Amino acid sequence: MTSEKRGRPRRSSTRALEEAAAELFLEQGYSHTTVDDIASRAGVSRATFFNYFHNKSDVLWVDVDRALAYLSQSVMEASHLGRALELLAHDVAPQAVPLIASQFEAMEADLDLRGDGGQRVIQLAAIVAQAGVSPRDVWMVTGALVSAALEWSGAGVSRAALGNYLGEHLERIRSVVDAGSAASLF
Amino acid sequence: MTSEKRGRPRRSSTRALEEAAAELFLEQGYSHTTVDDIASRAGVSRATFFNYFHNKSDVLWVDVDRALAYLSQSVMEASHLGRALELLAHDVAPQAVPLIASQFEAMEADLDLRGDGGQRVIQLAAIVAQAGVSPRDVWMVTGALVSAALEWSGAGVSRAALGNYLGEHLERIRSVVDAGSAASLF
DNA sequence: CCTAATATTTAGACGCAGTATAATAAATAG
DNA sequence: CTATTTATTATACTGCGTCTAAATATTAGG
Repeated sequence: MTSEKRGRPRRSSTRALEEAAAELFLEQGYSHTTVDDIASRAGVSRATFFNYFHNKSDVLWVDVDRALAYLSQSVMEASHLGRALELLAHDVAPQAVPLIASQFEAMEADLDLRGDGGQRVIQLAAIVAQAGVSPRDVWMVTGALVSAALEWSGAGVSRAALGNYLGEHLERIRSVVDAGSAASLF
Repeated sequence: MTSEKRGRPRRSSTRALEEAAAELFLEQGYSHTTVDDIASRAGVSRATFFNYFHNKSDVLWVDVDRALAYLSQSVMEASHLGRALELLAHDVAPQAVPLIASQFEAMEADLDLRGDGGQRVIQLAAIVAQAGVSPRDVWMVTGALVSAALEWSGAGVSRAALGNYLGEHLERIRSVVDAGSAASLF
């Protein structure tokens, strides 16, 4: 993934594959599109697709996964979830609302994608726990974050910055989390 | 599934398959156990396995899925989430802590099972929404319920009734949910 | 230029999950 | 004994994800 002017140059990119996949999903639906279809449309082989993504569905969650990776890293360094969220909202989020959020019913893939979304929620909960939020508060905080993200991504083009939604939803639970969690959050 | 003394009798049961699967998962790990293995150990064919379960992983979530189905049904009828939860704790929960909760790391399947767990969380959120909890509170309530369930299932043999954990965790967010949600919950 | 090192693509084969279909087996009803 | 009902099973198929080995395209350095 780190090409520093050495070796055979890449013939594609996650972006190109994302776009090819999105086209096909909208044309044919998620479940009727094979990895082969995506690779073909992007002009590479099936094997190459798996050089860029771990599996078929990951192509829909690029932005979410980038955000989660950023957050995880940021929490490790800053050891403060609240601060990490601010950085996330500032650095990563503005760019793109995940494909999965904007188009969705158009892809007729509710069932297939339910598991993938849930996987990310679990991952988020793990990060929250890692950040030092008290075990009893982990899922409440996670819930608040998911709420914020959904409201943000569902708000359409006139949406405010992610940071506003995060702040607002965390503020709502401020009074009910314990001291340790509050210290991690605010 | 409803045999009323007509037709060929069943050669197996979800229970038998559950137990066969659990043995194998503990012996070999989840990912190294095939559906064929499970069916063989239970004394039926692979095809029969799929008469009892939709997929391989469902075998680990029988109790959770039963609870979710019960809750969904109960919410449809009672139209009151708080009441439905009481009924759940009374009627369904005492029986069994899900296999997945008790054994877990022993099955070396964290990654494979993460998605399955998340899927159930999403399903729970859908039920909460269905019950009339305000959109902005859905994920906070869901978080509280997941918290309660995890604390309950993680408490070991000396655990109290599920109802206690549910009550306690819902009580914590009582003051921050809006009036509509409170009406559904308490 | 030539060779080595590096990085990426690709073909091909594989195991397994999950679906579908049709044949077979085991019970009951009349 | 026959018809009906329900479950099991064999079989074949699609497609995902993994793996390996070979081919390709670039840079670095003598």
